[in-house]
Amino acid sequence: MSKNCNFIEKLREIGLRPTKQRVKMCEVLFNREKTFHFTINDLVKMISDEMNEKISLATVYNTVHVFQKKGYLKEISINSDKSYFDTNTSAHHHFYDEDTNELIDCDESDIDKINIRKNITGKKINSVEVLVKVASDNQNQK
Amino acid sequence: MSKNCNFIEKLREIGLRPTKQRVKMCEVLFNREKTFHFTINDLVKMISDEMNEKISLATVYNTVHVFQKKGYLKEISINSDKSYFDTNTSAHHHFYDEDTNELIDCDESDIDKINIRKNITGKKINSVEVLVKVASDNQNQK
DNA sequence: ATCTACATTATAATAATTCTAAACTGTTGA
DNA sequence: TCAACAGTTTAGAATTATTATAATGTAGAT
Repeated sequence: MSKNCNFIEKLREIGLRPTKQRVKMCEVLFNREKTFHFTINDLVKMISDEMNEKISLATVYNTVHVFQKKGYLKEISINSDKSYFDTNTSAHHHFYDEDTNELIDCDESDIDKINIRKNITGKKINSVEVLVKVASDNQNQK
Repeated sequence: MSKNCNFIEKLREIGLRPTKQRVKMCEVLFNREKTFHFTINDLVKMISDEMNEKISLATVYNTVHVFQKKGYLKEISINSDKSYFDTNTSAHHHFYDEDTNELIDCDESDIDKINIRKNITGKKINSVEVLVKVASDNQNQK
């Protein structure tokens, strides 16, 4: 899903009814310069802040999962009580700041291409994710 | 924590009171040939199956977290509603079978050492985890 | 044996997510 | 244009994982 509107057409193209709610969520998620990470909670807040509008929590969950299934959002694996999503669906890795719970993108040059030698019969690799967990240097509070 | 008993002494050595419950959990977790992965739920089941005993859920949570803090268990980052733990605390990576929700160890030779070039000021790297998600090859049901 | 700090427990509370069933709305085709 | 239907949204209930609470129990020191 790319910059600039007519999300109505785009939604139709990928076989989704362009409802008010979906169009609004497209605007919040995809109508920006930079990709970003969010939790469902973040997203609900963004919708109510930026659009001054309330979309039912269930709808936000549904729509995020639909967008994910269609490949316009990626879920990020970090162990946590909540799920993190990324509007950047290209293959890339992350730093996770354990002090602030902040997710930071790696770009390609940060980590070499991962070469997987193992291979499981009958299974294909869907994704390879590297998560680098960092925390404050001085305190040994971990 | 290693094979073979006297977990009472071992617990004492690391500054934990060797309570009935902790000793039992040590036996279930560490008294085996192979390391393994589990969720809290799995562990509760193992305790009741293998030891014919019930340990309060709260205690299982507490004790797992204590063992984790002391470095005898490692939490694994996979996105999920629940937390996964590993009795293998050495640095290693995982395959995750999305069909069966099964976690499979990689050994050292499966994935080259990850070289991180990015570095965040004031933060030190606590861990580097690679998660390779796989799923059934034939069906395109993802 | 007694004391005390740490542990355990059952249960309640919280938080994230999913389910449900009723109301609503794009879209299709008469 | 409009009825009809399938797909959507919604509020709220239900579920699931996890953490907090407060009372009771217990290991280890004196």
